[in-house]
Amino acid sequence: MANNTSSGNGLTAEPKTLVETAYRALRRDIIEGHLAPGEKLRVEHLKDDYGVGAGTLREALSLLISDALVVSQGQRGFRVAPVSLEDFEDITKTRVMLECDALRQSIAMGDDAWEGDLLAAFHRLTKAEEKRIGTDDREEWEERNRIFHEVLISACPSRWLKHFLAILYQQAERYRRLSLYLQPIPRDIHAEHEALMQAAMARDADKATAILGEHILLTFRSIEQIPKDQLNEKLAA
Amino acid sequence: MANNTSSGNGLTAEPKTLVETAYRALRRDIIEGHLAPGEKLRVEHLKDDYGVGAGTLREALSLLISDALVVSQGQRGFRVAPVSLEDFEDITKTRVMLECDALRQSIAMGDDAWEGDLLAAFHRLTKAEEKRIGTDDREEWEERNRIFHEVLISACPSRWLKHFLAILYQQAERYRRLSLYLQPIPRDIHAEHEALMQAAMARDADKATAILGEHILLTFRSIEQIPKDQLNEKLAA
DNA sequence: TCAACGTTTTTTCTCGAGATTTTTAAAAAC
DNA sequence: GTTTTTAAAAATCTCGAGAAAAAACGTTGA
Repeated sequence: MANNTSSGNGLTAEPKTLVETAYRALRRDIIEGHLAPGEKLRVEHLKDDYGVGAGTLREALSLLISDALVVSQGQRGFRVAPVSLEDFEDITKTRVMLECDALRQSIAMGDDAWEGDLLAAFHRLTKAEEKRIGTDDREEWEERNRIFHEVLISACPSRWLKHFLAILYQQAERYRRLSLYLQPIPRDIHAEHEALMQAAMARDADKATAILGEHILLTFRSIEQIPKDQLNEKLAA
Repeated sequence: MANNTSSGNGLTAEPKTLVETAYRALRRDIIEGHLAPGEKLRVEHLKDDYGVGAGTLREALSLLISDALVVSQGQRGFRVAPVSLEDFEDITKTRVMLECDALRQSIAMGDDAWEGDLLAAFHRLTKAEEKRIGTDDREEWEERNRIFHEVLISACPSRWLKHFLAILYQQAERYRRLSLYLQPIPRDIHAEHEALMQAAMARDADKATAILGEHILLTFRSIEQIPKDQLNEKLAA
């Protein structure tokens, strides 16, 4: 919302500056866990990895603070934002509340174009799901899943709600990477999405929000049941 | 939440770096309107005003993007975030929803220490209100009002809710500066705060949230009724 | 009068080097 | 053996100057 830097709209334009490029590369590496939670981000070291100057890298890191993916402290540099089960629970609950509210408004205000977008986003997501079977091409699925959720609430008029939800979605993505590999709770995500889409198209706000809330909560329940030691291992990876 | 840079806790520590100093000075100037909404923030010009290097100022501006007080665009520099009545309405409605929810949780979970903090915060606010009569020392009152609202929801366990509310409060402050000078709707803010505090102490969540919601909404109604031309003049000041 | 074009000016973006501070490690003292 | 002191190493923070892009301006041509 505040800048074109942060992910918000579905159409991500080309990066025009080195700051922007470094910002995206860093964001990706943090979300994917290549840069571990809590890890120190030494500018002098990282500037070589990302092929930019020190000042440029510092600026990219400052931008990542907006997304709460990086934390900084006085005279002690930057760190990857830490993760914890408590944090993910907070993210999940907050997201359920905000996203259900946004969906309710979106269903109330969405027009024909919105229905069309929703149908299209669901279709693209379905295709990606079919392709994904057997492969580990999470990239495309993850992108289309994001857009599906984005389109669902796109008719909600509150820019602030959507801004906060974009941040929470991104945060949740860090944790979600785990549950897809270690999936203790069997679930048919495609069926969940389909039911959600149909309830939204039918303008059944109560049903749609119920499904959405459960949908988001299930991912947390999934991670919650992973044994503590195994989880910490993964989180620190 | 993401860094000690953004205003979140009541205790604001001393700035340890020039970036931090510039960040605070800029934030203050934007909220107080010395830097007008939509105004272009030319680094080469501003670095002299704030007595820092170009890179340092750029970093401070990047930090302000977290607060949505500054927006940036590709190869076209920084701008003060624009303001509008629609934006303030969005801020208000979102804030009512989040802050009432947080208050409900806070009332449910607050212990004796919380009650004590609340009483103390209310007392300090009252003192500042008495002092403020006749003078235009908004600074102290504004600070204590912020802390009062912060303490109200401090027992809410959700860090994310509190993080978002801190941002929204700061955003609202930009607009609130207007309503206290041009106050078309007569209101006894002290009485509102007192009723709110008592309902919270009495653990009457329904009553407290009703008062809080009305309290926040009234500021918007107040600004809403200012004639359009007069408002735009003020907003652009 | 207006639009298109090329030049000048301004501004943004980027890097490398130097000053402070923190961290690390070893030596000294209790 | 533990703590304190001291010195070296590393990292952060900061600035000024140079390359690239955007904006401003005047000129030319219909």
